[in-house]
Amino acid sequence: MAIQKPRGTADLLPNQTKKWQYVEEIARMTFADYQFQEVRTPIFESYDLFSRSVGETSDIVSKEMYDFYDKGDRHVALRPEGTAPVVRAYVENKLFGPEHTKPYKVYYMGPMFRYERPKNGRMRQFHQLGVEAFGSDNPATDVEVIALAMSLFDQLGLKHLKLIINSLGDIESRIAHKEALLAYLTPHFEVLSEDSKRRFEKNPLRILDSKDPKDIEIVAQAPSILDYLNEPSKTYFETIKTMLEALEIPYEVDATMVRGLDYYNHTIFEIMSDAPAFGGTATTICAGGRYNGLVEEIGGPATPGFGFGLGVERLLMVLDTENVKIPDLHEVEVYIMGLGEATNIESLKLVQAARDAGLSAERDYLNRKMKGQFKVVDKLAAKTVLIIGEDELEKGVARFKVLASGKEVEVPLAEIYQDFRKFYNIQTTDMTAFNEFFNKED
RNA sequence: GCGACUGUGGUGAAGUGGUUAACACAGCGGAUUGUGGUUCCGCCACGCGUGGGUUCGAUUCCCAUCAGUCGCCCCA
Repeated sequence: MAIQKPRGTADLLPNQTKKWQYVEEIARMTFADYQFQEVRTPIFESYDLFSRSVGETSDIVSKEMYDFYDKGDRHVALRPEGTAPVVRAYVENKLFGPEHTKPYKVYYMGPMFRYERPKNGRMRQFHQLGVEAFGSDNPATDVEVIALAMSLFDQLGLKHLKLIINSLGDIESRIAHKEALLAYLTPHFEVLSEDSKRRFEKNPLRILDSKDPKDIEIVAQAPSILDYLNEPSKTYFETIKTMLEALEIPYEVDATMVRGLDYYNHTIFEIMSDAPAFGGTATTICAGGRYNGLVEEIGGPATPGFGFGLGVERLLMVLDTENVKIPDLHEVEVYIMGLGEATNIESLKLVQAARDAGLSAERDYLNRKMKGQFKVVDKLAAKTVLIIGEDELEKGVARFKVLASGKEVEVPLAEIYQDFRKFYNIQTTDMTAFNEFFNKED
C-alpha cells in the first residue's frame, strides 16, 4: 500500500490553494489597514506553554494536544492555537520594551494541530489567521479588533454572520460568580451529566456551556456572570456595547457563552455562520477575547491583551456555500501552438518571449496535433493562441488568434519579437466601441 | 476517546463465492493529410483500501488494520 497522508491532514491542491491565497491576500491587506504586522512563531512549542496558558483542565490541553517527547526527551506539543505562542514570543523578545509603540499589534497565519477525530470542518492539522494586540485596556481596542474581523468577512463577501459577545469580568467578578454558581449547582449535583460533574470540581464555568439537555435545563436558571460583574467590569462591558453600536455592528449578548480557554477575561466574542455547509447548525468560524493577565502568566510584565483566531477551513466552507467568486489570477494570455517537431525551438523562443514581456504563457510539449492542442487551449481558457506550423516557420510568420472573437491575423515573427507586449495589446484591444462610434465595419 | 456506516480504474459508479470485473465521464489514438469545444470508432483495473483467515476457489464470507463519512464530546 502506498504511503498516505496522516489522519486528519489534507493536501491542498491548486484549485484549493487558489482560494487560500485569495483569502490570505485579503487578510493581509485588511490587517495592514489596521496596522497589524506579521509574526511567525514555531509550529511546535514546549508542552508547558499551553498547559499553563490555555489551562490544564481545558479540553484542548487535557485531550486534544498533539504532544510527544523528542529525542532530547523534551515534552513538546504542536501548537493547538495561536495566542499562547505569540504571547511567549512577546515576552521572550521583550516586545513590551519602551522602544516598541503600544499597543503592539501583530497577526499570524498558519497551521494549528489538535488530536481529534477528523470531521467536516475539523482537521488534526487546520489553519488559523489571528491577531493579537498587547498593551491597551481601552475598550476601543476590543471593538476595533472585532470590527477588523467583521470587516474581513465583509470584504470577502460574506453575509449571514452573527456576532455573539459576553463578558467574563475581571478576577474579582469571576470569583464572585464562581461562588454563586457552585452554590446554585450543588443541590443539582447528582442530576448533572458525568462531564459536568467533573467540571464542577475543575472548572464550573464550563458547565454553562454544556450541550447535555439536562444540564441546559439546570443551567437556564443558573446565576448569570453578567449579574456578578463588579462596577469596573460592568462599565467596561457597557462601553463595549456602546462602541459596537456607534460602529453600527449588530451583536447579541449570550451570557452562557464561555470560551474553552482559561486565559480569557472581560470581553469574549464569537462570530458564527449558519451556512448550509455545517448542516444547519451554526458553527463558530472566528473567536477571541481579552486576556489581561496572560502575559504575566507567561513571565512578562502585567500587560493587557486582546485577540482572535479565525478558522481558515471553515471560512472557506462558508465562502463555498455562499458562492463567493474567487478571481482567477492565473489565466493563460498566450498559448503557443507549435505544430510539428521542427517548430520546437521556435515555440521555446516564443513562449519565453511572451513571458519576458510579462505575459502569462503556455505551450505544448508533447508534439500534439492541432486538435489536441485546441482541447488544451479550451481547458486552460487561454485568451489567445499563437499558431506556428512548419509552413509559417519557413516564411518567418505566425498566426495570432483571439479566442473570444475568433479573429485571426498573420504576423511576421520579427514584429512579435520586437515588442511582444505591444503586439499583444494592439491585437487584443476591444475596438468594438471605437468602431461603432465611427460607424465602421471591422 | 465511544458508537454507526463506507472503502471497486484518473473521476462517478454497477456487480458476483467460480470462465474475459458492466456502464458513464475524463484521458489517449484514429475517422476528417493545418483551426478547437459536435459526431463516430478504438484503447484504457493480471485488479476490487491493506494484512490475515474460511474455502477446491473470494473482489464477493469472517477477523484485524488503515482511511473516510456521520452521531456523541468538544471546538477553528
